[in-house]
Amino acid sequence: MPELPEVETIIRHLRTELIGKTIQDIHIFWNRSIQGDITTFKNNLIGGSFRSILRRGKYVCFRLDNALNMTIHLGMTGKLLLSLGDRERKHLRIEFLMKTGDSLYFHDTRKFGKVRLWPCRETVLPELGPEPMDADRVFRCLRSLRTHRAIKTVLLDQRVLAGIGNIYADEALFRAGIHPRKPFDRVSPDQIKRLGGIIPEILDQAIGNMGTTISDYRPPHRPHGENQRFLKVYGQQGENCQICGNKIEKIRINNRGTHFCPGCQME
DNA sequence: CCTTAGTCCTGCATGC
DNA sequence: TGCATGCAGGACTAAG
Repeated sequence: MPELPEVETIIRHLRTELIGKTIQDIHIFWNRSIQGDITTFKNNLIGGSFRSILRRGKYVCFRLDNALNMTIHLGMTGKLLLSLGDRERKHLRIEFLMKTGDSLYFHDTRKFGKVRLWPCRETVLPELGPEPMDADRVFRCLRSLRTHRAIKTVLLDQRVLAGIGNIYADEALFRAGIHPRKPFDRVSPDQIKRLGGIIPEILDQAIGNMGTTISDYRPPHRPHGENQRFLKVYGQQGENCQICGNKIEKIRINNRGTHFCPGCQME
Protein backbone atom coordinates (compact mmCIF):
# COMPACT_ATOMS: atom_id res chain seq x y z
CA MET A 1 0.00 0.00 0.00
CA PRO A 2 1.89 3.00 -1.21
CA GLU A 3 1.87 5.75 1.40
CA LEU A 4 3.78 9.02 1.32
CA PRO A 5 7.34 7.57 1.35
CA GLU A 6 6.56 5.01 -1.35
CA VAL A 7 4.90 7.61 -3.58
CA GLU A 8 7.82 9.98 -3.04
CA THR A 9 10.19 7.21 -4.12
CA ILE A 10 8.12 6.61 -7.24
CA ILE A 11 7.92 10.25 -8.35
CA ARG A 12 11.64 10.78 -7.89
CA HIS A 13 12.24 7.93 -10.26
CA LEU A 14 9.58 8.88 -12.81
CA ARG A 15 10.82 12.44 -12.90
CA THR A 16 14.22 11.45 -14.23
CA GLU A 17 12.64 9.43 -17.04
CA LEU A 18 9.51 11.27 -18.15
CA ILE A 19 9.98 15.03 -17.95
CA GLY A 20 9.74 16.59 -21.40
CA LYS A 21 8.25 13.51 -23.06
CA THR A 22 5.06 13.77 -25.12
CA ILE A 23 2.08 11.42 -24.95
CA GLN A 24 1.33 10.00 -28.35
CA ASP A 25 -1.46 7.58 -27.48
CA ILE A 26 -3.27 6.02 -24.54
CA HIS A 27 -4.54 2.46 -24.26
CA ILE A 28 -7.10 1.82 -21.57
CA PHE A 29 -7.64 -1.77 -20.48
CA TRP A 30 -9.87 -1.12 -17.46
CA ASN A 31 -12.20 1.85 -17.82
CA ARG A 32 -12.93 2.20 -14.13
CA SER A 33 -9.33 3.07 -13.35
CA ILE A 34 -10.26 6.48 -14.76
CA GLN A 35 -12.55 8.92 -12.99
CA GLY A 36 -14.66 10.93 -15.36
CA ASP A 37 -15.24 10.63 -19.09
CA ILE A 38 -12.83 8.34 -20.94
CA THR A 39 -12.99 10.17 -24.27
CA THR A 40 -12.31 13.53 -22.64
CA PHE A 41 -9.44 11.91 -20.77
CA LYS A 42 -7.80 10.66 -23.94
CA ASN A 43 -8.47 13.75 -26.04
CA ASN A 44 -7.05 16.12 -23.47
CA LEU A 45 -3.94 14.13 -22.69
CA ILE A 46 -2.79 13.01 -26.12
CA GLY A 47 -0.27 15.51 -27.46
CA GLY A 48 0.58 16.83 -23.99
CA SER A 49 4.09 16.75 -22.53
CA PHE A 50 5.14 16.16 -18.93
CA ARG A 51 6.30 19.42 -17.45
CA SER A 52 6.64 18.36 -13.80
CA ILE A 53 5.89 15.40 -11.57
CA LEU A 54 5.04 16.07 -7.95
CA ARG A 55 3.68 14.26 -4.93
CA ARG A 56 0.74 15.50 -2.88
CA GLY A 57 -0.14 13.21 0.03
CA LYS A 58 -0.36 9.74 -1.50
CA TYR A 59 -1.10 11.09 -4.97
CA VAL A 60 1.22 11.34 -7.94
CA CYS A 61 0.57 14.63 -9.75
CA PHE A 62 1.60 15.10 -13.36
CA ARG A 63 1.54 18.63 -14.69
CA LEU A 64 1.39 18.87 -18.44
CA ASP A 65 2.55 21.69 -20.65
CA ASN A 66 -1.03 22.46 -21.68
CA ALA A 67 -1.78 23.38 -18.01
CA LEU A 68 -3.70 20.17 -17.40
CA ASN A 69 -3.09 18.16 -14.28
CA MET A 70 -3.38 14.42 -13.99
CA THR A 71 -3.45 12.83 -10.55
CA ILE A 72 -2.99 9.15 -9.81
CA HIS A 73 -3.91 7.47 -6.55
CA LEU A 74 -2.29 4.05 -6.44
CA GLY A 75 -4.83 2.56 -4.06
CA MET A 76 -3.61 -0.71 -2.57
CA THR A 77 -1.66 -2.25 -5.41
CA GLY A 78 -1.11 0.43 -8.04
CA LYS A 79 2.29 0.68 -9.72
CA LEU A 80 3.72 3.08 -12.29
CA LEU A 81 6.18 1.16 -14.40
CA LEU A 82 8.44 2.15 -17.27
CA SER A 83 8.84 -1.40 -18.49
CA LEU A 84 6.50 -4.34 -18.36
CA GLY A 85 7.27 -8.03 -17.98
CA ASP A 86 5.06 -10.64 -19.66
CA ARG A 87 3.49 -11.70 -16.37
CA GLU A 88 2.52 -8.09 -15.64
CA ARG A 89 0.34 -7.79 -18.75
CA LYS A 90 -2.52 -9.42 -16.89
CA HIS A 91 -3.01 -6.50 -14.53
CA LEU A 92 -2.10 -3.69 -16.90
CA ARG A 93 -4.86 -1.07 -16.69
CA ILE A 94 -3.53 1.88 -18.72
CA GLU A 95 -0.63 2.36 -21.10
CA PHE A 96 0.59 5.86 -21.95
CA LEU A 97 2.64 5.63 -25.12
CA MET A 98 5.28 8.31 -25.61
CA LYS A 99 6.44 9.79 -28.87
CA THR A 100 9.91 8.53 -28.00
CA GLY A 101 8.62 4.98 -28.25
CA ASP A 102 8.68 4.11 -24.56
CA SER A 103 5.64 3.85 -22.29
CA LEU A 104 4.36 4.61 -18.84
CA TYR A 105 2.32 1.68 -17.52
CA PHE A 106 -0.35 1.88 -14.84
CA HIS A 107 -0.45 -1.59 -13.33
CA ASP A 108 -2.99 -2.33 -10.61
CA THR A 109 -3.87 -5.84 -9.48
CA ARG A 110 -6.80 -4.99 -7.23
CA LYS A 111 -8.14 -2.09 -9.26
CA PHE A 112 -8.41 0.30 -6.32
CA GLY A 113 -6.23 2.91 -8.00
CA LYS A 114 -7.74 5.96 -9.70
CA VAL A 115 -6.50 8.29 -12.40
CA ARG A 116 -8.12 11.67 -12.77
CA LEU A 117 -7.77 14.72 -14.97
CA TRP A 118 -8.17 18.25 -13.63
CA PRO A 119 -9.21 21.17 -15.84
CA CYS A 120 -6.76 24.03 -16.29
CA ARG A 121 -7.46 26.32 -13.40
CA GLU A 122 -9.17 23.94 -11.03
CA THR A 123 -7.24 23.37 -7.80
CA VAL A 124 -6.20 19.74 -7.59
CA LEU A 125 -7.16 17.66 -4.54
CA PRO A 126 -8.72 20.50 -2.53
CA GLU A 127 -9.81 18.20 0.30
CA LEU A 128 -6.30 17.18 1.32
CA GLY A 129 -4.77 18.39 4.59
CA PRO A 130 -1.20 19.74 4.88
CA GLU A 131 1.90 17.73 4.10
CA PRO A 132 3.22 16.01 7.22
CA MET A 133 6.94 16.52 6.57
CA ASP A 134 7.56 19.47 8.89
CA ALA A 135 7.48 18.98 12.68
CA ASP A 136 6.20 22.43 13.56
CA ARG A 137 3.51 22.35 10.91
CA VAL A 138 2.29 18.92 12.01
CA PHE A 139 2.26 20.06 15.61
CA ARG A 140 0.28 23.20 14.81
CA CYS A 141 -2.15 21.25 12.65
CA LEU A 142 -2.87 18.70 15.38
CA ARG A 143 -2.95 21.29 18.16
CA SER A 144 -5.75 23.18 16.47
CA LEU A 145 -7.89 20.08 15.94
CA ARG A 146 -10.81 19.36 18.27
CA THR A 147 -12.30 15.88 18.03
CA HIS A 148 -13.08 12.86 20.17
CA ARG A 149 -12.27 10.32 17.45
CA ALA A 150 -9.54 7.74 18.11
CA ILE A 151 -6.11 9.19 17.34
CA LYS A 152 -5.38 6.39 14.86
CA THR A 153 -8.50 7.38 12.90
CA VAL A 154 -7.39 11.01 12.91
CA LEU A 155 -3.96 10.12 11.48
CA LEU A 156 -5.59 8.15 8.66
CA ASP A 157 -7.90 11.05 7.78
CA GLN A 158 -6.34 12.63 4.68
CA ARG A 159 -8.22 15.87 5.33
CA VAL A 160 -6.23 16.33 8.53
CA LEU A 161 -2.77 15.38 7.24
CA ALA A 162 -2.08 14.10 3.73
CA GLY A 163 -0.04 10.99 3.12
CA ILE A 164 -0.11 8.88 6.29
CA GLY A 165 -1.52 5.36 5.87
CA ASN A 166 -1.85 2.30 8.03
CA ILE A 167 1.83 1.41 8.33
CA TYR A 168 3.17 4.81 9.33
CA ALA A 169 0.18 5.66 11.54
CA ASP A 170 0.89 2.56 13.64
CA GLU A 171 4.64 3.18 13.66
CA ALA A 172 4.25 6.84 14.64
CA LEU A 173 1.88 6.07 17.50
CA PHE A 174 4.21 3.37 18.79
CA ARG A 175 7.20 5.69 18.82
CA ALA A 176 5.17 8.43 20.45
CA GLY A 177 3.93 5.98 23.11
CA ILE A 178 0.27 6.71 22.42
CA HIS A 179 -2.43 4.04 22.40
CA PRO A 180 -4.10 4.05 18.97
CA ARG A 181 -7.59 3.96 20.50
CA LYS A 182 -6.95 7.00 22.67
CA PRO A 183 -9.54 9.72 21.98
CA PHE A 184 -7.74 12.56 20.27
CA ASP A 185 -8.95 15.20 22.72
CA ARG A 186 -7.49 13.20 25.60
CA VAL A 187 -3.97 13.10 24.20
CA SER A 188 -1.78 15.47 26.22
CA PRO A 189 -0.16 18.53 24.59
CA ASP A 190 3.21 16.95 25.37
CA GLN A 191 2.31 13.82 23.45
CA ILE A 192 1.00 15.87 20.53
CA LYS A 193 4.27 17.75 20.46
CA ARG A 194 6.16 14.48 20.49
CA LEU A 195 4.00 13.05 17.71
CA GLY A 196 4.54 16.19 15.65
CA GLY A 197 8.26 15.50 15.70
CA ILE A 198 8.00 11.77 15.15
CA ILE A 199 5.76 11.80 12.07
CA PRO A 200 8.17 13.71 9.79
CA GLU A 201 11.05 11.70 11.25
CA ILE A 202 9.69 8.27 10.38
CA LEU A 203 8.44 9.42 6.96
CA ASP A 204 11.82 10.92 6.22
CA GLN A 205 13.60 7.77 7.32
CA ALA A 206 11.28 5.68 5.14
CA ILE A 207 11.99 7.89 2.11
CA GLY A 208 15.69 7.40 2.80
CA ASN A 209 15.06 3.65 2.69
CA MET A 210 13.06 4.05 -0.53
CA GLY A 211 9.86 2.97 1.14
CA THR A 212 8.58 -0.17 2.80
CA THR A 213 8.40 -3.33 0.72
CA ILE A 214 5.53 -5.57 1.71
CA SER A 215 3.57 -7.95 -0.46
CA ASP A 216 1.75 -5.26 -2.41
CA TYR A 217 4.35 -2.58 -2.87
CA ARG A 218 7.79 -2.65 -4.50
CA PRO A 219 9.70 0.31 -5.86
CA PRO A 220 9.85 0.53 -9.65
CA HIS A 221 13.45 -0.61 -9.90
CA ARG A 222 16.23 -1.90 -7.77
CA PRO A 223 17.17 -1.30 -5.08
CA HIS A 224 13.96 -2.41 -3.42
CA GLY A 225 12.57 -0.45 -0.49
CA GLU A 226 14.28 -1.50 2.70
CA ASN A 227 12.15 0.21 5.31
CA GLN A 228 10.33 -2.98 6.34
CA ARG A 229 13.39 -3.90 8.39
CA PHE A 230 12.76 -0.91 10.63
CA LEU A 231 9.09 -1.52 11.41
CA LYS A 232 8.51 -1.91 15.14
CA VAL A 233 4.83 -2.84 15.27
CA TYR A 234 3.28 -3.09 11.80
CA GLY A 235 2.90 -6.78 10.93
CA GLN A 236 4.75 -7.69 14.14
CA GLN A 237 1.78 -9.10 16.05
CA GLY A 238 2.86 -11.96 18.31
CA GLU A 239 6.48 -10.78 18.35
CA ASN A 240 8.10 -9.30 21.43
CA CYS A 241 8.41 -5.53 21.63
CA GLN A 242 12.01 -4.37 21.13
CA ILE A 243 11.60 -1.82 23.92
CA CYS A 244 9.67 -3.56 26.72
CA GLY A 245 9.37 -7.19 25.67
CA ASN A 246 5.58 -7.34 25.74
CA LYS A 247 3.81 -9.12 22.88
CA ILE A 248 2.74 -6.84 20.03
CA GLU A 249 -1.03 -6.99 19.57
CA LYS A 250 -3.26 -6.54 16.57
CA ILE A 251 -6.70 -5.04 17.01
CA ARG A 252 -9.26 -3.39 14.74
CA ILE A 253 -10.01 0.31 14.88
CA ASN A 254 -12.71 1.52 12.50
CA ASN A 255 -12.26 -1.60 10.42
CA ARG A 256 -8.50 -1.09 10.08
CA GLY A 257 -5.95 -3.57 11.33
CA THR A 258 -4.00 -1.77 14.04
CA HIS A 259 -0.73 -2.91 15.60
CA PHE A 260 0.56 -1.69 18.96
CA CYS A 261 2.53 -2.59 22.04
CA PRO A 262 0.38 -2.81 25.18
CA GLY A 263 3.45 -2.08 27.32
CA CYS A 264 4.68 1.04 25.54
CA GLN A 265 1.29 2.42 24.52
CA MET A 266 -0.97 2.73 27.55
CA GLU A 267 -4.71 3.20 27.08
C1' DC B 1 -20.75 15.38 14.92
C1' DC B 2 -19.52 10.55 15.09
C1' DT B 3 -19.11 5.18 14.10
C1' DT B 4 -20.06 0.99 11.70
C1' DA B 5 -20.58 -1.74 7.80
C1' DG B 6 -20.63 -2.32 2.96
C1' DT B 7 -18.50 -1.53 -1.71
C1' DC B 8 -14.92 -2.02 -4.90
C1' DC B 9 -11.12 -5.99 -6.20
C1' DT B 10 -7.64 -9.96 -6.42
C1' DG B 11 -4.30 -13.04 -4.54
C1' DC B 12 -2.91 -15.56 -0.99
C1' DA B 13 -3.41 -18.35 3.27
C1' DT B 14 -6.08 -21.50 5.75
C1' DG B 15 -9.11 -25.44 6.62
C1' DC B 16 -11.56 -29.53 5.41
C1' DT C 1 -5.98 -31.72 -5.06
C1' DG C 2 -9.67 -28.71 -5.01
C1' DC C 3 -13.04 -26.06 -3.18
C1' DA C 4 -14.87 -22.67 0.15
C1' DT C 5 -13.89 -19.13 3.21
C1' DG C 6 -11.56 -15.25 5.16
C1' DC C 7 -8.42 -11.62 5.07
C1' DA C 8 -5.73 -7.47 3.46
C1' DG C 9 -7.27 -2.27 2.96
C1' DG C 10 -7.77 3.51 0.82
C1' DA C 11 -11.43 6.10 -0.12
C1' DC C 12 -15.99 6.56 -0.43
C1' DT C 13 -20.98 6.02 0.84
C1' DA C 14 -25.23 4.82 3.38
C1' DA C 15 -27.32 4.01 7.56
C1' DG C 16 -27.85 4.51 12.51
